[in-house]
Amino acid sequence: MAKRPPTIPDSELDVLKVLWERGQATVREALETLKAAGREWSYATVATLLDRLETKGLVESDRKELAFVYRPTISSQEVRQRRVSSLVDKLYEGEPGLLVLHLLKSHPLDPGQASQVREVLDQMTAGKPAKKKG
Amino acid sequence: MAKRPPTIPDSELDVLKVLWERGQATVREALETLKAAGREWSYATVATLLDRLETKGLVESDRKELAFVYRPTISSQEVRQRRVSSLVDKLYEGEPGLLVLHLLKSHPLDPGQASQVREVLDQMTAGKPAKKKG
DNA sequence: CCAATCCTAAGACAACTGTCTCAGAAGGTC
DNA sequence: GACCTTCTGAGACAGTTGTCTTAGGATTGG
Repeated sequence: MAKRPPTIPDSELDVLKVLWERGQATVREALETLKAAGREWSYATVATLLDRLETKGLVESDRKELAFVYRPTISSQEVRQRRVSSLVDKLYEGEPGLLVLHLLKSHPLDPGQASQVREVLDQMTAGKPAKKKG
Repeated sequence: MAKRPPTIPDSELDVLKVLWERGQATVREALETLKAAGREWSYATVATLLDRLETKGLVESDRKELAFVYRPTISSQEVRQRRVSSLVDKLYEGEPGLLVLHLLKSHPLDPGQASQVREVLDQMTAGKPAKKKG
């Protein structure tokens, strides 16, 4: 069976985020959490969204007492990875470096983050015999 | 007049990219360019896409000889900006720094890009007394 | 002028998204 | 046992996206 990266629309992503935060949740719990976050949906809407996520294999559920408890089967890292790759492919010629540059130019980091970035850069080029050539 | 950032679906983005590359294009020219890039659409499909983009105000057209010539009214920078902001808001808690870190960790830059990034970082912290213990 | 082209206009149509209504099963209450 | 309450299941329904067909106007080449 081929790998089919199912698309995750915004509304589904919102409920998925709730599952990541809480680890798992019933429809009602997700509903409440979302409401607290400003997303006021009807019970049925949240249920539909969870259902669609399950159909796509991104969450799984099992009955606990009377209600189903949903749990993500995909990590936020995985989703981030996909979104970023897709963005880079579509708008940055497949060059993550361009995105990094763009980000730094348009959204200045605070000093703390800046030094974190430097650290990562140093580690990255440290062991590297930066010898590129065919 | 309210700000209405129209959404730009993938297929529309593909033709918009052609307009950015060429500056402007007729349906047929876009069709050919897309075909060369592996996107084999029918003439009508490309025309529909351009039409939708125009309805959204993202491209404008005027008749040249017998066919319409389309020209983007939105820059790739603008679109990148929007996409990135949306990604950061949705998956990086509104913190561009997190995305930068993620990118660097998961997609190592080559030395050339790494030094470019350092430069930008230096400029960024130049005017600021970024005193983080040395 | 007539046919071959190429173009626009109009719209079809299925899949996907965003949201919700409603009927009815399951369990709790007195 | 009759009534609530809360769930699930089934699906409705409009708007967006992805792609295409078809009809008919304008242009060109004899």
